[in-house]
Amino acid sequence: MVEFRPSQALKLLHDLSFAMVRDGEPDLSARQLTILLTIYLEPPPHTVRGLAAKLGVTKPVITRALDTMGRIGLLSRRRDDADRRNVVVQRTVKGALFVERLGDMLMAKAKDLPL
Amino acid sequence: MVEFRPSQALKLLHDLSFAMVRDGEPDLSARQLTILLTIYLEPPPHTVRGLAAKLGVTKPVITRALDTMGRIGLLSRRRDDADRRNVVVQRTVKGALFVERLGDMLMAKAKDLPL
DNA sequence: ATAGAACAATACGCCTCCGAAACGAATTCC
DNA sequence: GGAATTCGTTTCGGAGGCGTATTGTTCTAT
Repeated sequence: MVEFRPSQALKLLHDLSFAMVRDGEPDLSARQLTILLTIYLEPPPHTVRGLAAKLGVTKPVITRALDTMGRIGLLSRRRDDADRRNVVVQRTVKGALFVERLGDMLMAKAKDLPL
Repeated sequence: MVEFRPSQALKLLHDLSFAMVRDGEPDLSARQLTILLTIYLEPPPHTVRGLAAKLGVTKPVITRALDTMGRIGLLSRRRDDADRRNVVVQRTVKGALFVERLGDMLMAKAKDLPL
């Protein structure tokens, strides 16, 4: 349970996104970030179709986001051997580090918030 | 002062971005979101040059972001009468509501976090 | 075996975005 | 008043994203 005022919450969000921009982190869109966090926070397996259904977007949106984030190493893809129509999204070390850094930055910013 | 564990912070971030995607909010990039929050959280005036310097990006990045977010009504621009080379970014009702909704969503998600 | 369904990827035309460079307008400096 | 500076925008070629529709592959049902 976390106590928050809206202005504090917004400042936290601003500080985080600001730090991401200043530090030259990849300029992810809300969709891309959501996909990334879903993959790293929710239990696998994650498929293109499953992600599309969960986020309420079309499958090409997922495919393209996986293309882009895969290109910069934040995740990878593997064909599902049980059903070779499926593609399973896999976590990578780089992606895990990126998400972890995000969490640490959030923590650090939250600690600086005035009560 | 806010108590946080990294996993909680990440879940909060995920829940927020997830809600934005599901609700069909504009798919803002980290840069765009940072610009928007800077305009609405920090005291005016905000100029193209000032925002570019603060975020560490080039001026065309700011111009384009203002183009896009202005097109959907989240902000507007006005020529500075004192020095007509400058452009002053202005808040809009729609933008203020959008940012306010963001804060409310963050609050609501934070309340649901397990201790 | 073959028709149908399900899956991810691709093609299409259009729009946004990128960094670097050039631009026009406004101001400041001598 | 003329040159230099400052400001925001625009241009350029190239890259990525969009939604819709289609493709190729794989599985399922008959």
